[in-house]
Amino acid sequence: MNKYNPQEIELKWQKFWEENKTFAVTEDSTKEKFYGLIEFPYPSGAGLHVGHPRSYTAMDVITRQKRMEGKNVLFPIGFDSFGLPTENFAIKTGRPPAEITAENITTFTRQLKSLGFGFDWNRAVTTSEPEYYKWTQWIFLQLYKHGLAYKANQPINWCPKDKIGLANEEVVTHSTSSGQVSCCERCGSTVEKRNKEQWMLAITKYADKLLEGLNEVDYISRAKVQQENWIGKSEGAEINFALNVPRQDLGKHSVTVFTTRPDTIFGASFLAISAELAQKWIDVGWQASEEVKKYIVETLQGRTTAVAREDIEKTGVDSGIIAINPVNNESIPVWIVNYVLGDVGTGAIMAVPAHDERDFEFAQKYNLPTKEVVIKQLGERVDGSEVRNTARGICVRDGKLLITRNKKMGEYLLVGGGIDNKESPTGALLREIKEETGYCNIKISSYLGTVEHNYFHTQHKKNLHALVAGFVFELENEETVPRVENEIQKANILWLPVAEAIEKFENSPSFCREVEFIERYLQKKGLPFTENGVAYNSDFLNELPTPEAKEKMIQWLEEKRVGKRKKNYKLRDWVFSRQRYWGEPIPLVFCENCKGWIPLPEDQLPLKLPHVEKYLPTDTGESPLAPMTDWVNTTCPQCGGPARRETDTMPNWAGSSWYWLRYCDPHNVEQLASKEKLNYWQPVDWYNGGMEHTVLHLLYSRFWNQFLYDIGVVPTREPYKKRTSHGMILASDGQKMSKSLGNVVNPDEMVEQFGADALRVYILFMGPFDQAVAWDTNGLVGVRRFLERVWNLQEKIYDNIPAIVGQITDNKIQTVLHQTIKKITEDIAAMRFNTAIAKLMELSNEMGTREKIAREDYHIFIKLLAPFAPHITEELWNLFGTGDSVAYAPWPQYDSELIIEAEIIIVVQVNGKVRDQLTVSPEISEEEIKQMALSSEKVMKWLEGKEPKKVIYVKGKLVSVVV
RNA sequence: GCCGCGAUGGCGGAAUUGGUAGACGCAACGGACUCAAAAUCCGUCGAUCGCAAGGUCAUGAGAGUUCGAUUCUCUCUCGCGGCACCA
Repeated sequence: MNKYNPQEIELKWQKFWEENKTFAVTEDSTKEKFYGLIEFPYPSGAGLHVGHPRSYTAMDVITRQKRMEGKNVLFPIGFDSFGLPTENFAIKTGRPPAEITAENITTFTRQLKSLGFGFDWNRAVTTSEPEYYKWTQWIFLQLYKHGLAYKANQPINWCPKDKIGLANEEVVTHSTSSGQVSCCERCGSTVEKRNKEQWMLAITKYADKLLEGLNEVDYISRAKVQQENWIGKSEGAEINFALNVPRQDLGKHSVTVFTTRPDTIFGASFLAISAELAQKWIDVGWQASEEVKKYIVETLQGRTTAVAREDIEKTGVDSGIIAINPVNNESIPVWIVNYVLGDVGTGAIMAVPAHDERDFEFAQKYNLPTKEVVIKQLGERVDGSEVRNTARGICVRDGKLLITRNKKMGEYLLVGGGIDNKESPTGALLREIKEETGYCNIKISSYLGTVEHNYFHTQHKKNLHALVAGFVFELENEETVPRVENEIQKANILWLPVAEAIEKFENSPSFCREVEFIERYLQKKGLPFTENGVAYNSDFLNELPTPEAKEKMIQWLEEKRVGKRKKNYKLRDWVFSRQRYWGEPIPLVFCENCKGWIPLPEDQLPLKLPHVEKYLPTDTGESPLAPMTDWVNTTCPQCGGPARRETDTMPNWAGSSWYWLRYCDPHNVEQLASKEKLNYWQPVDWYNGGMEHTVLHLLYSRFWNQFLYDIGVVPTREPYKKRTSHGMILASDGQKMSKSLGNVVNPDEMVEQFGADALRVYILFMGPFDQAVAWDTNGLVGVRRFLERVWNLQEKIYDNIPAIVGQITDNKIQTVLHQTIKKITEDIAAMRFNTAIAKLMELSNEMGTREKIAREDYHIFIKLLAPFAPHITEELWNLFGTGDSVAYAPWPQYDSELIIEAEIIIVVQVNGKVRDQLTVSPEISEEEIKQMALSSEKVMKWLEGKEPKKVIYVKGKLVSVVV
């Protein structure tokens, strides 16, 4: 036997795979397809990062296993090669980006091949090659022709260092001592706001479709949630408020607000409008006071600094204008405030302090009225345990609280009682007040929230909670009705000063909630109440639950023509142009004669990037292409007259927004990919990538795919059936790997020292796949030892043919072997690679304790290990298997009979503590095992002669004896 | 602030319809082999009490439910990720 020599073996098999085109695939309608996708790398000058192989190895394992299961597997690779780092390097060195990219791709290709991934290299694509970006440009033209690409002059995020416009998605906020600052995602410079003509893609038109599409895909929930948050759909209404403008005519006499809570309109105590909107009013002739004007100017100035706008203290000024609430004709003031933004909704809101955090904060500060119009609905079960609902009221008059003196229970804070089925809390309270006190003209004035209380229920061995709702109510007058005799007997009523009342209840644990309610009343806690509840003090909405109240309100508004249903999104259109060189040229020309942007005819694609002398963007923000007059000046494809090319290029996101489609048919010169091939391979069955791409890349590429679906180019609406994400690999110090920290692990060195197989297995073994893990080279040492032990097992192989050798099958090995087949198969499907490998180690340890190992058992072991460590297993398969490549060896099936162990250990517990273990056959009956347990010496000792109250048997696991 | 996730030995981590906590790996320690070292192989390895048999404690903290809780419920602490005045 030779020594395990990964360097030799790995090169040998990598060469074999390449020469035999082992992983090249063609469409085959007789076989079920499987399309596994990883995010193609950006070929940076730094070479492959150890983070890359985590995703690639995982998908390599999955696709290799699918291949062994007989699927026709597409596992492609390519390079996302347009982008800023290369361009910046070009600026620094004066070398053409294309040349730098080619070099980097050579390095990446060598590195990727050295790790033994089963990529179909024939299908490799490079986004910066004209054959590829021809189709990126083609897609852009389709978007343009369908009205989804347009040029707009609007404020954009401008990075003064990179000299490019950034999409919102590329701006990150950093906390500094002076507050939060918006920064460029890649260079960290503080972002400025600038106005610039930019190409925009109307992704907002797809907002609903992108949201709906999430229902039909299997993405990790975090990705779904993040996409939903980013799209940020909110449904509500636009409502018009008539304005009574003092002195001047505004040109119009109303303002439209957007709200998601039209049901709270009866609680609107003022309108709050943005400074932007106020400025517009001034522009059309509103003569605001000097104070107001000053406030508007200051607020607008504050906006232009890129400092993020949260955490800023809320300020505002009364405009002097009065608005009329359409539902009750109430006059409310219009305030100009800094917390309403011009670019959100309509730039104006109706402020309902009782039910909105921000409005509440503002109203407190400026002493504006707060009117509650929604209260909490009780009556739902909490966490499956039983809930008792009660309501308590505190009644106030002249600073005194009404107390009930209950002869049996001591003193009560006025009233309370259980809420019957179908009764509302307020209804129950009003009924009880009347019964207990006789006061009959009472009004609930505010809600204090609920207290969950289980103090005196704990003696029952159940999760019994009482939800106690607190209310404040007022007597409208002193009128009473006679109380029933029973109540008079039971309780007296008296009025106490607040402090005295608190004192009464403070020391009684059962009544601490009463104190809490009084305190809430005094501090007005419980407000704002922003959840769903039940409407009250709301005229025709009263007693309706929030969703129904919203609905009814919207209908009312539409009927009266003072408002309408409206959806609102956070998602903004996609800023699609960059003033840069190293990107796809936008295939449009501007023609003075035709008065507009004219698309290049499709037969003139690709529009190639010209060679330029300097790659540096200009200070005016124009692209390095702008000075290339030879290239810029062209003729109009429509009229033949002089025209100018667009000099902006596309952002990095463009090329990666459709690359998985090109893999299906990468050499097609007629189409982006043929219909037949797309029909065969689409959609991607499983896409794994970084968490950092779950918002942007996923959203953009889904948008393009949906668009291409709508125009009949691709066969499925959603591009990816399943999306998973891997955790980051951190440096051994637990920090992010970075050149500047000098803690970067180089994959080349690891391959050289330990071998690609060891690196692959270690990367998957180091921790749960979806979590961040710190690098530990010692762990790699351990994995290398494991592979060596596997290698050395070959010495024990024998042919287990009973007739010839007379050996007896090793039952224990059989059991472990088949358990392992089951576990590995399940673990790969669930990406639990770490436990899969642990199980393989257990199996190899078990085999290591044997004198001999049957050849067929060793075969199974090699096949199970093959997706993880392809080189060593190819070698062993070649030496001891049936020849051929193990890559296509059939995946082993487990025998469910063999999984059952010959004898099992049953644990015996006495009062929950393990006291004995019994080794028995798995077929043992419940009676037998209970008998055995009770007659065990150890158990008898702990029983101390007492009769067991209960004996529980959990099949195959334990016997629990309760004394 | 809101939403989501997490906390288990010296370390990475196992263990889910609630059923022997610590699989597997690393590190550490002891032994074999060796002139020696490395490599390899064998063994020990949560804490604590005990000569031992064995006991007790232990999965971020505190409570609850249960015969039994790392697992379920509630409260709290810390950490990570996302969003952030979106009306």
